[in-house]
Amino acid sequence: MRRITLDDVANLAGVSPITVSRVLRKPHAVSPALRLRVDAAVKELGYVPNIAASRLASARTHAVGVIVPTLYNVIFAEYLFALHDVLVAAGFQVIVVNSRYSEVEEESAIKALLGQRVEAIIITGTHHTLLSRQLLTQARLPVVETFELSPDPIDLNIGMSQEQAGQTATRHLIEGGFRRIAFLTGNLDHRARSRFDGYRAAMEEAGLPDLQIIAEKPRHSSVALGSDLFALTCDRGKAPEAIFCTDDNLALGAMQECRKRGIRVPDDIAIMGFHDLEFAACAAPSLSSVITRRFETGKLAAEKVLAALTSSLRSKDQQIDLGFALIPRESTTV
Amino acid sequence: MRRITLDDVANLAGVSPITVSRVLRKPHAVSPALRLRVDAAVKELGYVPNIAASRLASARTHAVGVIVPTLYNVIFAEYLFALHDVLVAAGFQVIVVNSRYSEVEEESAIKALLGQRVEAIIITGTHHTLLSRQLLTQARLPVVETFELSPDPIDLNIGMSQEQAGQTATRHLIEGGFRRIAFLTGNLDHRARSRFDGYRAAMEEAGLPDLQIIAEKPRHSSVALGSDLFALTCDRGKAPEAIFCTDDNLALGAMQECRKRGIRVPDDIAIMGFHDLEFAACAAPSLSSVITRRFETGKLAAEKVLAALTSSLRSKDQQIDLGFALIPRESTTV
DNA sequence: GTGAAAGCGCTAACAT
DNA sequence: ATGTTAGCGCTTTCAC
Repeated sequence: MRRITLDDVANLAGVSPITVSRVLRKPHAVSPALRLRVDAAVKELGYVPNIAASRLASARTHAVGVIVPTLYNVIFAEYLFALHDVLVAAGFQVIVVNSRYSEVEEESAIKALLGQRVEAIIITGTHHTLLSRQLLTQARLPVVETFELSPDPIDLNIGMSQEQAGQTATRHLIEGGFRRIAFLTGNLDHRARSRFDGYRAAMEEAGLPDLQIIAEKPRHSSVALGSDLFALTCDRGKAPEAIFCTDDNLALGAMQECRKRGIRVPDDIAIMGFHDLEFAACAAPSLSSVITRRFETGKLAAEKVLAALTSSLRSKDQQIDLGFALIPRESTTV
Repeated sequence: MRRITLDDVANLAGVSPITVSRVLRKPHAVSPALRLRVDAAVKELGYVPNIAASRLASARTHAVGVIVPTLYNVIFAEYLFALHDVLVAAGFQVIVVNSRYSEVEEESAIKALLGQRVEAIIITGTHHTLLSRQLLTQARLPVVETFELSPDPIDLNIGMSQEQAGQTATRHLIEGGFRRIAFLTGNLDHRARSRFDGYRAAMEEAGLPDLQIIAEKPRHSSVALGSDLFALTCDRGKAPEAIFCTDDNLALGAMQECRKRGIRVPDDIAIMGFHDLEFAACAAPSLSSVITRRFETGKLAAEKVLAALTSSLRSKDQQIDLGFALIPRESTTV
């Protein structure tokens, strides 16, 4: 049973193939009479256009590639949600590829997307392999790097200073009078590392010791990991007075471990999260955190891509700092 | 600046286009000498094959379509993760489309995927519009419906009885001696509705009253929603002795609201979750829940698709019940 | 092992 | 407003 093609529809409707094509893409360029005949034929045959053929013939794919490290992390799910909304509404397909936090897989992801002839690429982070950068540059298409600020953007760049955010969060704890402040993290991707740098900078400027707690085996951030890491710290001796977690999940895990051990938050220990996930505000005690603007990042990235794709004038090398906001809540209130 | 094509590579390497094509797809069918020349030319020109052309010419897309309601829900992120792993390793592209819990959007999603000429479709749930079913049937490709069991599967079906799971969870509470048991839910998608049916069946068989608490405006399950719904219940008068939440997120929210109000869990109220999200075990008190096998669902669905795509013998109408498991923890222990 | 010819199913460009 | 022609960039025959 052969697949139905445009020609089949044209034959049934008694028109030329191009007319069918027009009815499907720009119905108003066709007279109502023919349009009706064609629509009827399409329906009768259950015709579904072959997108590959359309892409090949028109040299347009109406597809945008998006690379994220993972879908596990809600942050990226929210970001994608916003991206998706804007791009799909504008008639674009969003092709999502995971890099699994690996620069090598990111490289393959870029190749795969270029093979698909996507019209733009939105990529998480600003650190890529040399070849990745080269591929993205040579492809001559709009590229948006997100979630971080690059000293040397490939093209567009929408993000925030992860380092400043880390520093701000740490300073908040220092100002709270805490001195033994630990930094908790699982997977140290480039963004977590920047926050860590910010933490260290803040500690150093206050003349305080660096108390890092980094999962030995990189594990993706989770509540369970937070519990584990915190338990480990406690068992290792002198507990910190405060902890700054790279992620609210870790913070929640640490909080639960505290409860188990009868350690009071914030009386015995202050806990600071990151990203302001939706449960942070309603945790008990409520969790201090740092708001990051994932939705806006996704929305803006998508809009910039659309703008670049629509108008021919490329407003190159734009960098947008979306900032962040510290939200002090009960978990760090003395 | 024209895009590099296979012909360009062939010219540079001094071979025919078909040889380049072979080097890329079945390198062992080409002599080492030519292979090296071609590889060099590919690298020198930075050639990236046009997948649309390849798909059109070969009538194979090596793409599998997956429809999920949303990416917000970790359940689907985990499921996709497993799916992805299997399919990508086998050389397939995974095209993910969201239906946003709408049967109408699901229909468009199916059309979009068929337009892409995906070789199989893996779809969440067993309830679809009439046209959706028709499209899926007529397309004559492997279809896997997941997460539920269908009385009349389109093709393959891998899932579990949501209703039995709901009934089992409710019985567990009833056996704990609770009588005023409420059912908490936000968005009532088909699976949540089935769990609800199970809840009602259990309550009815025990001769107990139905105490449902359903969000007025459908909202996706979240910790905040759990807090809100539970607060609402408390303010409305006589509090239930136990609650069964469609989702661990709701359960966690309810638990936090309890803490805020000084209601002890499980002494004053028992709380039962669903899905056994990763924080359930480490919550304080630990949260009773029902394990659902998202990873296995994804993995198996992908494997079945591969099998159907590889061997020509279609093992039609298979249905696999992956079951579920009740995990009693502190939150329901009297 | 390598190549020549033909065509996949559409659309752009140019008629009419 | 509609049709004709040519071709997008690959791969599938089928020769050699």
